[in-house]
Amino acid sequence: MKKFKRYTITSALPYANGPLHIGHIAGAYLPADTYVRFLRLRGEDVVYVCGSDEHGVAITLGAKKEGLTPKAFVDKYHNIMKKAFEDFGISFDIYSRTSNEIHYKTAQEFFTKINDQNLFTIDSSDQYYDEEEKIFLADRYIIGTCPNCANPNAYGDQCEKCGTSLSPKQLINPRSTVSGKTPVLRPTKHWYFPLDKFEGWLKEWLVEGHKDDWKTNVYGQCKSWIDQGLQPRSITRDLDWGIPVPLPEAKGKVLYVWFDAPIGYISATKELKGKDWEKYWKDPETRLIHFIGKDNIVFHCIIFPSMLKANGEFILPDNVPANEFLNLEGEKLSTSRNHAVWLHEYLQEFPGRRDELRYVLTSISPETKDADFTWSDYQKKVNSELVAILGNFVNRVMVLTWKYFDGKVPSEKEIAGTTEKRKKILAYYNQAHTDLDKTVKEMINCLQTFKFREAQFQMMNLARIGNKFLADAEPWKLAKEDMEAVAAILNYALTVVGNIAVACEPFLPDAAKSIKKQLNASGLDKKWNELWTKEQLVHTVPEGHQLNAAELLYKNIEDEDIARQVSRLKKTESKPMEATNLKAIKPEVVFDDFSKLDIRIGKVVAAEKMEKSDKLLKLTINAGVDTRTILSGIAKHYSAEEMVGKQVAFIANLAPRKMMGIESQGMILSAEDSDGKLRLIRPDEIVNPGSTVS
RNA sequence: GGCGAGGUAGCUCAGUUGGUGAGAGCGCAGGAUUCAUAACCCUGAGGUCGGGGGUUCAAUUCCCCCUCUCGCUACCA
Repeated sequence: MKKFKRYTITSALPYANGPLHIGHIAGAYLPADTYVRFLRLRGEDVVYVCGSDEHGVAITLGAKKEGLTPKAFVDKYHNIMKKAFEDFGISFDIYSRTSNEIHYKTAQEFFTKINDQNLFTIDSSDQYYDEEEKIFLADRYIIGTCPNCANPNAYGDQCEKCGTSLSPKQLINPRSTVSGKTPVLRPTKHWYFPLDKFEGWLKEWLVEGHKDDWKTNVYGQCKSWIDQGLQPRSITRDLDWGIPVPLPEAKGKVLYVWFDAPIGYISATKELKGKDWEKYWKDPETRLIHFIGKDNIVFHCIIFPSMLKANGEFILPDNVPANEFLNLEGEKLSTSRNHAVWLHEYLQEFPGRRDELRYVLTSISPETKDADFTWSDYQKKVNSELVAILGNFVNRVMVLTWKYFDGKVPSEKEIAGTTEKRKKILAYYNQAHTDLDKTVKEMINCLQTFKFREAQFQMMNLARIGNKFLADAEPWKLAKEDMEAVAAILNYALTVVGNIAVACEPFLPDAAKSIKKQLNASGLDKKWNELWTKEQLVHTVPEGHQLNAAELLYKNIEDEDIARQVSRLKKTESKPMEATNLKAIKPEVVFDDFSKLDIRIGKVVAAEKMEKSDKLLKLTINAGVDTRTILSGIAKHYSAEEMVGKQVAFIANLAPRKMMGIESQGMILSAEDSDGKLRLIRPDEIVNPGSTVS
């Protein structure tokens, strides 16, 4: 493995529009934090940067819903997230934000550097602008009369009646579907990043260069993307919230959020390190690693590296150990349904139990496939592993030492195998020592290769081996006959405890602190970190050293605690959605607008799944006046069989539209739940087919 | 539909460049023990390695087909 001089570690910038839940933590933050703590213990030069991602349309919309300015909105969520990370003990060297001035400057410089090389392409055109909503309108948000067939409801890109491809400017009497007003043409242009030009380079650098050292899930998805061919990506937006494009001719334009966000890693490093920042991003002997969730793979493995390459001054990520997703009680985490364990709520509900959550999330870390968090699993892992194995081992060693030696570290002297019993003890000792060294090596090896689940398991094995050593050596029996042997046993057991204090720090920082306190370790732990560099057990506590009182590392999680969390999940899920999650009411219409729609009831007489489509059902509807074919995107929610015989509401005079080669003559009405679930709108009782709805 | 990743003991997951009886932790059963938070330690039961076909002396591991889960992507009027 290549030896690096220093490390730049990033965790995905969380988007500042909501609080953090355990899925975020398990995906991008806990693994990174564990890794960073490990690197620090090894004495590596490392920066660990992160911050809030605060730009984009979703922020402006979210702000509008909450009646805040975008700035006030991101301030609110930035502070919530920052505090949650701090309280949970994610050890960023800096948690910054993309609304900072330094970030504006950095992102603009980054843009300029690429622009100076004439790498961007510019696509300039007149676009319709909605003066009421003050936004440029995408083609689909404009309707008007088709110049070809006079259909009054043609879309900006296509007339559905005659099938002609259109551009918005060809429409007669264009209207904005957002406000209903007549939009005006305004010239606008956008800058595009030519991702396609980096295809050859990506094949070399990623497809060839990282075939073996990147995780299969990451590599597979990247290769698939590159093989499908890459397109130029627009990197500017007409928006008033974001980083202004630093060109005089780009007034009123901002950088597209995905362009500015990853540069936030760089800005944060600048903010942290001042003039010293460059070596963390420009020296090839620096190892750059991005920790992310799988939704961010393409972005961090293809787009951002291409940007860095285009800029020309920067190093590239050496690895991107993306995690899969975390589920909760067998179902996907859902913010809108409130099916989630929120980090800030966990910290309130389980005060002082940060290690417990870290431990459980690492032990089920979705490293190779989606994983499931359940509260009962949480309880089991805490009680039967943290309490019973680790906590108990430390406790029994402490208690024994106090009982037999008044809390003073007993003699370091090794015993001679003068009796049968002593010979046995020596054998146990040798066995334990061999096992422990092997385990430490294995743990370190796993940490280096991002196998945190396995690494933590090996860390726990240190306590398992310690427990076995005590059970085999039985010092409590020897206390009556051979105190010298008891001393040797406990001295070694304390050494193991000390090493566990060092070894568990990346995983369980609070336990590390507590054990060190019990060992009264301040001032004598200078060489302890040799565990990490020499990859073997080190002697931690000198003879005669006075220990502090024993304290329990962990307490059992009671059934009631778990029951409360489970019922809480159920309760919050059934409660109606908060208004902030609902879509805003559309602009007012007059009755005439409504009466233009011909909504009717029809009976599904036949239904089949459209081939080659995941979402479409082809329905044959008896509409009374006629029988027609309607395609509907409900296949994920209704099977073809269960649709047959059902009465449904549909729009009878909607312009026909071709999909997948078949013309759909109408639109089935259904209600969409916040989580995207569709339910049909149907009459309360059976009515005659063709009945109108008003 | 295309692409990517997964489907291994009750649960959470390892593993196999194809080959002696397929592993761990937890859970469960039995035993031993008392220093310890009814904890620890030992032993054991449990799997036709998603289904079918093929290649091979030999496949859970390679190839093909099917199926289920997750993600990206097209179709949602």
